[in-house]
Amino acid sequence: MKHFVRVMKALSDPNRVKIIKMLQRKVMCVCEMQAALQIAQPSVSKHLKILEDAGLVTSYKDGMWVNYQLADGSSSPYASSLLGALRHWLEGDQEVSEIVGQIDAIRREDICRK
Amino acid sequence: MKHFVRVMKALSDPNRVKIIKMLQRKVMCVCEMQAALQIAQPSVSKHLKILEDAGLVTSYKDGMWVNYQLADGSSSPYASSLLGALRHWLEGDQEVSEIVGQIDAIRREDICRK
DNA sequence: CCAGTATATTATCAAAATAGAATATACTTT
DNA sequence: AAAGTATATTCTATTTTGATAATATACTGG
Repeated sequence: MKHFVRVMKALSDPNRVKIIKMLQRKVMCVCEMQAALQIAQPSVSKHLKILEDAGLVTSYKDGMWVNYQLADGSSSPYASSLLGALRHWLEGDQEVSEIVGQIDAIRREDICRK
Repeated sequence: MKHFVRVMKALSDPNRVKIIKMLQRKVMCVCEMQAALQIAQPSVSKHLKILEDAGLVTSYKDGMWVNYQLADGSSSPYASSLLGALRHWLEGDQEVSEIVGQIDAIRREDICRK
């Protein structure tokens, strides 16, 4: 039960849902997500921790950056099932489309390390 | 997005999840759920309102009582899909089993109107 | 109509969540 | 080694949530 609630809570915030929808498109580092979401960097990190604790995303370091990607679902049936559903859910959503539509134009080389 | 988040939030509380799992077994009135959950009556009503607003349950009056049941899902694809998944999810859960196991012994005639 | 009961609503409070500023950490590059 | 940068953590303020007590509402039965 505790685990189930943790997954549901993780998906109960608009910014975290947007992160999931962005990661469906491409692997992203923290600063790229920050640029897309337009919120403070610590807020992004915190949201990512919540998503990671719920088994929805995983991360790996790449030099200076930390890349985040969708989890494969092996750690949680709830996470797995919802990630699957979210592949089509919210595809037509206004807010999601706006954010996801601009991530192709966001490249870490332009945003960070200036 | 707003609607999706509303459904996730509704399922982010242990007591509300327990209500859903109980309603999978039988239609129940507020005082029966209160007896099972052991929380104050206004709390039960509030949880039910949240579940109803999310399209997860519906209610109808039966004399003095208000009966609650699972929604058919026609109002929300998210609610529908999650109600379907919750039919098998948490079936082996400790907390859920304890609560659901005792609802057969709870009858409104014994609890209310003494 | 009146008394009693099931449910909903309001008011209030404690606990949890979210956001940002400040700071710490880890890694890269010169 | 030093400087710079990406990310994480801590601290603090604000908002939201969940719980109860008190109250209101709606229905039932005499």
